Amino acid sequence: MEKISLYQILYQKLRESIIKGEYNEGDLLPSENELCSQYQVTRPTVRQALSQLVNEGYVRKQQGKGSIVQQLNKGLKLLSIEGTTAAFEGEKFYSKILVQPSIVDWPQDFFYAINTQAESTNCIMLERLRTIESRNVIYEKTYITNKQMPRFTQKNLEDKSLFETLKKYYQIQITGGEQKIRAINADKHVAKLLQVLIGKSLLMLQRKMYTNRKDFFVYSLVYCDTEHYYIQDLF
Amino acid sequence: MEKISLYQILYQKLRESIIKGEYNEGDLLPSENELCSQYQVTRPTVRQALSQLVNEGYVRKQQGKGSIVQQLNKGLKLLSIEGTTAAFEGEKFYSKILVQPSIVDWPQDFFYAINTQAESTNCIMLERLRTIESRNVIYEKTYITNKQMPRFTQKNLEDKSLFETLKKYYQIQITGGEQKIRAINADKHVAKLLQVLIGKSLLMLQRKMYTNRKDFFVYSLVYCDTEHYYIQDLF
DNA sequence: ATTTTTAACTTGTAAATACAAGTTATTTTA
DNA sequence: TAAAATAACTTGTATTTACAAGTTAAAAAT
Repeated sequence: MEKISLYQILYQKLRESIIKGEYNEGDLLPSENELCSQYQVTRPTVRQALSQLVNEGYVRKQQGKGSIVQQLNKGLKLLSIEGTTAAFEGEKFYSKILVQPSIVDWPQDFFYAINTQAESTNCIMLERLRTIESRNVIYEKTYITNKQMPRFTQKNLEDKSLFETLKKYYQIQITGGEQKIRAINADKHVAKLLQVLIGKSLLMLQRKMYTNRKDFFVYSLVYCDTEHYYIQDLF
Repeated sequence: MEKISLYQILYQKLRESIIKGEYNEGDLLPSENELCSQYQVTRPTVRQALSQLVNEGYVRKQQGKGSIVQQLNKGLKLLSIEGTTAAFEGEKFYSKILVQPSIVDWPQDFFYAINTQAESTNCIMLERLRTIESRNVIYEKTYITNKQMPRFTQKNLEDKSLFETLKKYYQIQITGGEQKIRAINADKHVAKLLQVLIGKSLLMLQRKMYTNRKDFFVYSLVYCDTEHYYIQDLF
């Protein structure tokens, strides 16, 4: 079992409390001193946990007053270290596998530069469609470095988090990442999948996720129809 | 003169070093112990400064190895606490005032809910166009709470940062914020300003910036042509 | 010359302590 | 009763100390 630090335990508990709705927007979390008592830790440890909640936009702090819970889940949280499955927390959504994971060559003119010697000469590719309330909202193509990934192509990812699967079966953890964000006009293919008119404006994210494995990345190309679900960013 | 803490001084110096190009991508910053010696501060103070650089994507850390400089300025940094002027750092850009700051009523159906009693019954509005290398890239409409803002409408903001002006003359500091991100098809008005075809896909950001003043916000509606300059996000 | 072991670095986690500065509640004064 | 002053809370900043865990360099062994 992977070792988890005290501040990470506290961070997760507080985050879950917020996500579950135990606080309303504007409410104060317990004070730093109260959290020290409740969890038998010291103030720097509490502050480390709170700092992460602040960085992720769950909370903001006001000197002399407290840690104020910010609004949640009014938009999709795609702009974070979490995968698209986590971005839908609190929403009724479905994830459909359009193309099962299969081994392919890296596409030509890939949206990130690939070091095929260090990474792999080919990759595992899969395509998914995310649906909220009968609306196809996100179309996502994922490319994974094909290194030490036995039997991955047999994994069933329907309605499951790719990141959690990588972690559970392969001990691969996402540690950070980068993305390029653009607006594009839907071509025939993407328009059909997202059930919008050709030329409709879509958000396109080109994501590169770093992992705890050396030279091992997860790349995603995400098309998002933002008509009914905008992307939310807190900072 | 406003008091600035030790970790903030260190953070700014390191950040400037990175932005100026004193490091290449992949380079290591001086170690935490080295920074302690150089700046005569203790390790928690150094770590606080580094933590902010990590949060903003300038640096990532690897246990046992060091603080690794990440790539910079390959995209516009609009997804952060900084204003759009800061997003252009390292680029040759111009900021043109299309509509001088003037006092107007809050628009109907404003993209954020306004509490006119707590905020103000009207606001200061201005419109700017940002240009990189002869390309109109960003069109921005800004709405500022009209409270204790004497002579703001006479300020010259051409090629200047709004946030820095607010800070210098009104002691107003941006402390955080939120934004909704959508892709929209350009209408006639915006298409003309950004010099693109009607229907072209644009990024639209609806931003609400929090400040150190109670019930005082800065709202922006940002249209961005991402054809040549994508938005970059590190996380 | 190569491999293994050890040393010396690095960041990560955590506690203890102290004071500054902001907000709110309570007490005192007019 | 209202205003001012004070107390008690809050977060912000900073130091000191210690050990865990990862990476790299140097030394020792083969």
